[in-house]
Amino acid sequence: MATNKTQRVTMSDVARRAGVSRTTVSFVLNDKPGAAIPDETRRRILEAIDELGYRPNAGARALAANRSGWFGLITEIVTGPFAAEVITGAQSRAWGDRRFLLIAASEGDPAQEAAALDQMLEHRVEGLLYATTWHRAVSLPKAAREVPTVLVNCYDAAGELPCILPDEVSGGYKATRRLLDAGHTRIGFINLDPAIPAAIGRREGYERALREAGITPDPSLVIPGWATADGAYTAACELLDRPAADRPTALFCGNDRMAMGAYDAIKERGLRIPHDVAVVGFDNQELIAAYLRPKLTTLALPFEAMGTKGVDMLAALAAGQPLDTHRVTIDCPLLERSSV
Amino acid sequence: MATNKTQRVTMSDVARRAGVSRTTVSFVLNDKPGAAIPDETRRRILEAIDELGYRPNAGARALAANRSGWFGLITEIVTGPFAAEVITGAQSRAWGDRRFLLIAASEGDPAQEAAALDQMLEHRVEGLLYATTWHRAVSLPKAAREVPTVLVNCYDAAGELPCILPDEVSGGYKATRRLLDAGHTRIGFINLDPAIPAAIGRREGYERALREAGITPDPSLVIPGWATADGAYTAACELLDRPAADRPTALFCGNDRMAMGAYDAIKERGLRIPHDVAVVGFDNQELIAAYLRPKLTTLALPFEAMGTKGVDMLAALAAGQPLDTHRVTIDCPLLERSSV
DNA sequence: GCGCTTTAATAACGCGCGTTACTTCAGCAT
DNA sequence: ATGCTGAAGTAACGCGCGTTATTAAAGCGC
Repeated sequence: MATNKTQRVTMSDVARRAGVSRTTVSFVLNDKPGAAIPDETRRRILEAIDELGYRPNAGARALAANRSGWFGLITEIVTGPFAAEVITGAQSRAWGDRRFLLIAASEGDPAQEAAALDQMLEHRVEGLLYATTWHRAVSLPKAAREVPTVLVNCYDAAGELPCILPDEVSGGYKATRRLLDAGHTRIGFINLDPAIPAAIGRREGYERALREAGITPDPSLVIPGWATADGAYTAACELLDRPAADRPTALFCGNDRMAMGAYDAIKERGLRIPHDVAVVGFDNQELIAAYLRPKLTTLALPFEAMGTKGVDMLAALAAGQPLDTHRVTIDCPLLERSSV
Repeated sequence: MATNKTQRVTMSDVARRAGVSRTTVSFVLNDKPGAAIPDETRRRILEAIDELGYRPNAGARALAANRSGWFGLITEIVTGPFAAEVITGAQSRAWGDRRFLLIAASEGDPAQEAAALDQMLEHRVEGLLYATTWHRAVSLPKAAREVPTVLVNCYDAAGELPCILPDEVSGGYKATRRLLDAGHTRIGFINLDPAIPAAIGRREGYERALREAGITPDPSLVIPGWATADGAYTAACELLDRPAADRPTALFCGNDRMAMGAYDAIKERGLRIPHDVAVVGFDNQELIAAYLRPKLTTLALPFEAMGTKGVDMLAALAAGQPLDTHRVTIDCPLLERSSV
């Protein structure tokens, strides 16, 4: 209830109580190698710490040791499942290392982004994680050069900064492969905006899987759905209204919301999933994929893993170690449900 | 690219460059009232700051000023829409005040929670926000008493800590009222676990709205759906299979997922929403409510507002001001879509 | 007894900054 | 010239801690 506005207990208090010098306390607190502390002394000190309820002051420690322990994490938005997963991954990895995350949302506003970056630099972050909600190229404010930076789910055009990206090609490959394995040979691909990396990579994987199966990719089976349920619905209608011999028996959709649109088109025509038409989505938006009927088989974007890996790389960079790989890709796991 | 491992520029560097003392620099940086700084001097200093790219060291400043600028935020999980909204609200309010949020997730594990709290206290947070994903009673580790604490979406049994809660009663009232206004008089209520505050409060609002409309609440119309889509489906079946004269023409569901289950039961029976049966949900889970057919009218839990208000209260407490209200309730807005 | 090493511990400095108390000097009335 | 006032600026201390250099005592071989 009552706020303790009286001065907090410091290391000197502990030292006095234990009958030693402050230096000695610091030594036991930091397990200083080379410092010979008899067990009895150590015990007295730990006891004093306990009795006084002493807590080291992280800020003072950072100042003296010239090591803040902070990493910065800038995302576009905090809300939304993707950013949250990145945060979760990065957090757990960081806290385990006694490092902390200063999180900021740019809200897509360059001014806010710059302000956030300023604050982070003032807090002397030892590294910066910059994450986007969709895989694309970005360019960072100059100030970001002042500190080791790792890009998550994005990359810089110049290719100077290390980055962590989902493996879109393998994602497209795995989706297609799964459908091939189920016996489908005419597989429609309702893709995202064809100009973005996700669309390009997945199409590459899609075509590779087909060729490996001895099938020549038919470009007319690939239609951009422009990332909306309605767009995908239209695209699916187009594909399903072809003459039977020409009609795909499976649809690979650029994301789960698009799969929703495809579901509607399929059901409208009295076709059944997966018996008549199989569907694979992308993104694994739990609330969609797990509640569609039938449940949607889809690929997950590995946001949490990317967050974890980001902190890994940052930790290495902050420690002055070189990076083994400058550009890391992380696999998109296939989540089997009931739509194939 | 290259990490700048050379020592960063400090205030002394700025002072030297500007030909003044460090104290003077500090004065202009902090707009010290009572310090007479001629414009010319101020200009020189600002110029030096700019040329050198000086950034104040937030940690050192905190140490000297004995004011960390940190608030702690402990949630159960970071993933999931609710926590993210609280974070968003708290963040925006905090950053605007040049305060920062040290965010941690307990993952429901008391050990992690205690560890997080320890770290926060070591970082000398000036206040603590403790948020849960669902409205309930909690008990905090003793250590939380060392710093002003505000509970978000929860309360302590002893009623000692200030808390911010959604106004469940008004939520239940508004939902029911909306249905009454649409002409319904027999309104089924598929409630959550009847022992939790949300269920109790909403039922109170539900009954009050009915009474105000001159309708005596019929207990047989209130059924717990146990917070699952399946449970709600069963409950809805039970209500809809009554003799016509006895059957509700509207269903108020404890959450959006439960509304999904109710939708299924309604559609199975060839009834139409909202013509034959109207539905109101709760929680406004975007991915469900906005994509159900028809779109679901529901009440939103005001997580973002609660986060904002939490920081407000913390700021007041940290400044030593008394709180006007110990227990704040925040309204749940009704989001009109197409299911009523 | 004497040097030497090891053990146990500490004084003192600095991290970057906020702040208080103090100094210096110009201007001005007496 | 003296005294006073306000303007402009600074020296010096302390925040809580890590760390280095140094000291004091104890153990040991001879």
